[in-house]
Amino acid sequence: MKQLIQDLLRTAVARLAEQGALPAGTQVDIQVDRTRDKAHGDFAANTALMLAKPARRKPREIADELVAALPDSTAVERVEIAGPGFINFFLSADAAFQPVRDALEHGAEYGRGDTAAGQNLLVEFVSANPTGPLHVGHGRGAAFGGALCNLLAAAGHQVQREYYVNDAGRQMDILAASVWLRYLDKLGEAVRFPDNGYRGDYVRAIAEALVTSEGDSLRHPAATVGADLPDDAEQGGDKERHIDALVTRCRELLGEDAYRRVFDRALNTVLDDIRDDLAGFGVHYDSWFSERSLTESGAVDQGLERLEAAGQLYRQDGAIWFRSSDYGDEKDRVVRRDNGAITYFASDIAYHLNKLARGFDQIINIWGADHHGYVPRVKAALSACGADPERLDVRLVQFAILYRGSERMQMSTRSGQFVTLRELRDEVGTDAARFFYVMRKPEQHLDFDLELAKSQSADNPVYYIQYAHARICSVFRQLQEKGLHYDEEQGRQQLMRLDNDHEQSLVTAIGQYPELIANAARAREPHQVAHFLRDLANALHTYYNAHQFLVDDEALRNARLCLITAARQVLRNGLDVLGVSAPEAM
RNA sequence: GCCCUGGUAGCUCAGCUGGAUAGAGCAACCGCCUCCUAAGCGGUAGGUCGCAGGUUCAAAUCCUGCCCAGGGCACCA
Repeated sequence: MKQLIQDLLRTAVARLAEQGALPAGTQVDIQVDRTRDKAHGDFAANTALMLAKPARRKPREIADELVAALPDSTAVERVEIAGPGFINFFLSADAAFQPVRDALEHGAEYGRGDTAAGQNLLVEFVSANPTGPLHVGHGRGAAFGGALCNLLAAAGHQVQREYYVNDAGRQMDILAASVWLRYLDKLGEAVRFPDNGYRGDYVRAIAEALVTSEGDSLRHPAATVGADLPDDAEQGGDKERHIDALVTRCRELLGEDAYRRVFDRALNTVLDDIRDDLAGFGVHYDSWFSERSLTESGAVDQGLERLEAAGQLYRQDGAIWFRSSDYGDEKDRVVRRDNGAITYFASDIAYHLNKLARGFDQIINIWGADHHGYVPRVKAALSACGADPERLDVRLVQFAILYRGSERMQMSTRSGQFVTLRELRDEVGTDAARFFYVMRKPEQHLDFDLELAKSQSADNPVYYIQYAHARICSVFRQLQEKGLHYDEEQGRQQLMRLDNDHEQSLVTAIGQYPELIANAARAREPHQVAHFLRDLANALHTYYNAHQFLVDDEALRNARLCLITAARQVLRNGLDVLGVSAPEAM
């Protein structure tokens, strides 16, 4: 509809230009907006105001001429000029009800953007190190990423959801060592557990499984394990040096084969748990991309070779550096350490080159806000390799701070003191959790109050929206109980009977949904959907309280049932984008 | 010090590709169930849009500076 009005205006502007009322070659961006106030019609355009300057004429004069030059359209009932020169469009009744017919006709597809114009997108999100269960901090990334993917898909894009598995690197080694130490502990070896080890109960559980499958074949005396290690932090030493030495000791004693078994046992157990957890949270991936595969396939080396070929690598202090400062980064970055190990950054260069090579129009990364300093160097690497850094869009998500009432809850993966995503799901439920996570824009800190999220009260916006859906379903149950019939065809013919304010605003809200999806997807802001649904639910509840739907007048009844059916469809579609269920009864 | 993100009603937040009287929820106060689920609805009250300049017919929105708050500035991942 907005499109139609823009076309009308464009024609009018062209006609005026032809008549010489506007300077030749006048260019104007035709902006048409929905009005906030019904007194201003359904849509408003500021075109005359924008033209006033280049035409050097009064805006209201131009508005008069524009209106006169507008082509006739059955969709527009009348046009008014208001204020400083706004042109207000009032839709004809028939056109105004079009959204209801569209929603009924397209069902789950209502609001879907043009697939032909859609892009091929890769969205990578969560990608937490598989060193432990997901905690509530990851939950926000999962909820946001999941909703964004659904939103982009709803807008007509093709979306691939990917999880980057950090299955190589030092943190995983520390996990493997932690598991092995717990394993020794279970066999009765009095080993000292490092300050920097992973302490969660899940580590003990993996160790337990290791005892079952490996028996005592991986056992070494505690004295051998702990011999001549640098002091740990608790002993007045450096915890990083201590743990690195411990990892090395672990590899030496076990040998590569056995070490790999421990490592993979830890990795697979944790990763299976993460997969299961995310699936339970309604987040599903198309691909799980292994970091290790990048090293093994030689992709990391190839990436470095590309930088080398571009003349952007240099050696200094025994390390290899990438001249990222040439591409806007604050300083140059190490890609290979003096001990020969490649850095995480080097893997990431290879990973992003790989993503682009897969042919996506754009790749989207969802990262925690603490990684923002990382963005310039990755883009720098892409630029240096001749790729367009604009093809990478990094969305930063602030952390969620968990509260129980007014008490702030602390968490840290290493210490094992954290609220897991699974605990959150068990406590507040997936629906409330997902909604709470996405109702704030991602760059806002999120205060997540557990008490509020699980309260089944009016304070809880999730139930408010779900209740609107359930209420509509309930009306149809009542309809059956009363032995009445819903004739949708008749209802569609009688939509003009829906003439009160509550019905008008509900129709308007339904009509806004497709635009909302397009806008929210363009801005990559799922929270817009959450806010829209709140408003839509409000329009429905207000209507529900003001009017009886199951009236004796059959034509009116069917028209009203058509309207609430359309509303229900939009509620469902929107909730679906957010990953929240639409219950039929509450 | 440099970079990023916030600063809008008592609280939590929308609105920010400039547009017509700045919105919602919660909290407060006053009302509404012989009627399709009151997990609901209506009303009242509540704001120098952090501060100061600038651009514009028009600024919460764009630009500059400053003040607060959080985060980031590794041969860690």
